Amino acid sequence: MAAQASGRTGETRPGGEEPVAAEDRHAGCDSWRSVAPDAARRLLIAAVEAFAERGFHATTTRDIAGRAGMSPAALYIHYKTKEELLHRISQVGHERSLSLLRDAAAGRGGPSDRLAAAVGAFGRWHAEQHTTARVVQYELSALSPDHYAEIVALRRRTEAVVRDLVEEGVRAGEFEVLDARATALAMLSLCLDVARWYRPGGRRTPEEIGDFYADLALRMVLAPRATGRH
Amino acid sequence: MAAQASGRTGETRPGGEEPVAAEDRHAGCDSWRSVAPDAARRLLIAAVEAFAERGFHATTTRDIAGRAGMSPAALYIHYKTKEELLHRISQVGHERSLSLLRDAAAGRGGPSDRLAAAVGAFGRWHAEQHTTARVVQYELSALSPDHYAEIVALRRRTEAVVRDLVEEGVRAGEFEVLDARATALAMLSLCLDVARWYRPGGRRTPEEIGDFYADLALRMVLAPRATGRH
DNA sequence: GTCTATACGGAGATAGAC
DNA sequence: GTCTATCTCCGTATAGAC
Repeated sequence: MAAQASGRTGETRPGGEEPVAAEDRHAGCDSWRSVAPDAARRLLIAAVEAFAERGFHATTTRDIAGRAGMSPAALYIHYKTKEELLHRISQVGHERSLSLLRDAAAGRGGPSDRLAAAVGAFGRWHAEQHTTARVVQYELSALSPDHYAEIVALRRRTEAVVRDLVEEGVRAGEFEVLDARATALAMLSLCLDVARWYRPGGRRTPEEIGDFYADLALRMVLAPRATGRH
Repeated sequence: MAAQASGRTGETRPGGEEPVAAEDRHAGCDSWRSVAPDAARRLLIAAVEAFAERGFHATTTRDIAGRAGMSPAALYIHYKTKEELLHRISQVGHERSLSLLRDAAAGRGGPSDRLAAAVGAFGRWHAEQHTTARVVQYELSALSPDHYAEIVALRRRTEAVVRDLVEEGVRAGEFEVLDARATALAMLSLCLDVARWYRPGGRRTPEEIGDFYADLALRMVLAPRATGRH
């Protein structure tokens, strides 16, 4: 299901001096298609990988440039600072995952169907794009105050999508929850955390993870069979 | 639900020369009672706060020493490196949360009761000790390979406790799950993630969060009322 | 055990040639 | 747009006095 076109174009650099391992090195490069010119995109992809592996503060600009096959100085032609790289990554990643979530939430069917679709898609994205997702979810605090505020706004919108779905299901009488906001947050927690533990080649595919989490989300909102607990 | 005794004892330290803000600055200092001498403990507590705020790599030894009211050099009397501080924090934190989880899981009652108690206690700890928990959960990658391996072993034991509980409930016919391991991991994800978003003074107390997550955990394992989804 | 002073290396960012 | 060379600052860790 994972549309994986492109692969690596332009990987015909003279010396084959890839210093970094990685089968999934270029998994999801499509996500960065919009970034131009090519050198800027290569730097961005290199930064995503480095930030995901070591974290923003432990990553050096030399490392990023090296992964992109450029000199340290080349980075500053395309980005004013290291933080600007993080900002771009965070921005694109948040927009992409929000858009995915919205599309699923706006699909066909009742609240259960759409909630399952939304959580499934969101969870799956965090597995498929675990490299990007790790940066997006766990390096926020390295953003400048302005950029941080901008990203937080996107996150609130993400939360609202799920919360609205849960509330809609409650109004429709399909769901029964103790606290819609907290339930929605819990569903997002589940999905986000995939970026922390997921490793390619693990025992489940991204699609299976999404499906499994969709099932868990429904269990969270459908009144349990057993009673006498409240 | 969520049997909770103790609360914080021993919050009566004499001198009050705290340079840093924070209402919750000393929330859970009890956890570090075992660390001696006093200067070493103050440094450790300062490190927990700094690492939680900025992350390990963004924290300077000068900052840690400053928060503890000491000169930069004083740190190296008590710890060989900055990483050793992280290791101690991670070790104590993992041991504490594992112990908590085990106690709850070994309590009275059937699988449902004990699962609810375990998830409740674990979730509550991540809220109450959110500062420590943030370091414990999100700074692992800064550990040395040896220390990392040691901590991973503790984490596996934590996962096993919850997984065993879920499997026990399935065998007893109380639970119905698609995948016990994945379900247990999801419960842990929920609890861990509390450390990421929790802020003191938010709309729910740590105890309420624990109770809410205990309820969600039960929903995850009790077969849903509605059918026709698989 | 704690301080002041400092060695040493490395990181972000720039200058100026090509 | 990219490179080589470099500036400048700052962070970890140590030396040696008290």
